[in-house]
Amino acid sequence: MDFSIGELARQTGVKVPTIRYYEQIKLLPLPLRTAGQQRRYDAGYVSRLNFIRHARELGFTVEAIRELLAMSARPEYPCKEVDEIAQRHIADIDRRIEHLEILRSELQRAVTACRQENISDCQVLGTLSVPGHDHGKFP
Amino acid sequence: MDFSIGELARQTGVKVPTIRYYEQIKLLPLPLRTAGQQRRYDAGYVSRLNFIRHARELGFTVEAIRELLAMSARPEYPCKEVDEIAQRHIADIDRRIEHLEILRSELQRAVTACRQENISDCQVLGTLSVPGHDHGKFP
DNA sequence: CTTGAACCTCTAGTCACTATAGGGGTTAGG
DNA sequence: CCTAACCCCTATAGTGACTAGAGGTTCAAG
Repeated sequence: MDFSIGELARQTGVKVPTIRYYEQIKLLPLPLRTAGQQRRYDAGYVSRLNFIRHARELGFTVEAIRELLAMSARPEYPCKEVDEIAQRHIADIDRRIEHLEILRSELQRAVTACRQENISDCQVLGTLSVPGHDHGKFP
Repeated sequence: MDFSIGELARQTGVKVPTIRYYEQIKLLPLPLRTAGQQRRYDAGYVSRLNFIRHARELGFTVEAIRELLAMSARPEYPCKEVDEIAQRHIADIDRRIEHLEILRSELQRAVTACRQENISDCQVLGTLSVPGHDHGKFP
C-alpha cells in the first residue's frame, strides 16, 4: 500500500528532488519512514502532489497553492475566496498572454523585414531597440 | 554630456541595481568614473541598455542577448543568424501563449462551475487536481 | 548473501534580479 | 566655506523554484 519517493515521482511526474523540496518548504506533510529512514507515501500524497503539480503548471505560485491547500483543509471556508484567487490568476494570465502577443508581433515584424545580407542592414536588431523611441547605434 | 547611473536608470526604465548587475555580468561595458569613483555614462549606454531592456521584455535570456550584442559588434555577420535566433524565440513565445490559453480556459471552466456555498462542493479545487486522472481528496 | 539501483542528507549552484548595511560623493542654498 | 539632502559606492545576502553534486546507506531481486 505504501511506496517509495521514486514511485511517487513516477505516479505524479514530479521529480524526486522536487518532492523533497516540497517537503522541506512544507507543501507536503512529513511522510512515514522505514526503519532505514526512507520515505514511504500513500495514495493521499498522489492526490495532493497532483494538485500541486497542476496548480504550478497553471502558474500559481507556491504561496498561492499554500493558500488553496489551507482552504481545502477547512470545508466551511466559502467557495467565494477560492473563486477569487482563481479570478486573480485569470486576470494575470490574460495580461501575460497579451504581453506575449505584442512581443510576438514585434519579433515577427522584425524577422520578416530582415531580408538583407549583412547585419548592418538587418531590422531585427533595430527593432529590439525600443521602436519609436530610439534607433541609435550602440557602441 | 555624461550622466550618473540614476539618470541612466531614469532614461531607460532599468533600475540602478540592475544596471550595476548588468555591468557585473558584462552585458554593459565598464563606464568611465569620476574622481570619486562614481559611474558616468553617455548616450551610447542609453541605446545599448534600451536594447537589452526590450530584448529582456521579449523574453530573451541574458545569454541570448549576449549573442545578439556580439553579432551586432561584427557587421560582417550574416543576418541569417540573427533571424534564426529571433525565429527560435517566436516559436518559444508561441508555445508559451498556447500553454497559457489552455490554462486560462481550464481555470475559467473551474471558476464558472464554482457556484456552491462551501468549498467541499467547489469545483475549482477539483479542477486543479489533474482533470480526468484524479479527483480524489487529498488529506 | 551479494549486488546494484534507488535511497539518504547536506551543500552549493542556477537565473535574473532585489534588498540591505554601512559607508562616501555631489550639489544647491545660506 | 559649510551643511543638508540626496545621490552614489561596495559587498553581501536573499528571492523563487528548483537542480546538481558529493558521499554515504538501504532495500529488493537473484
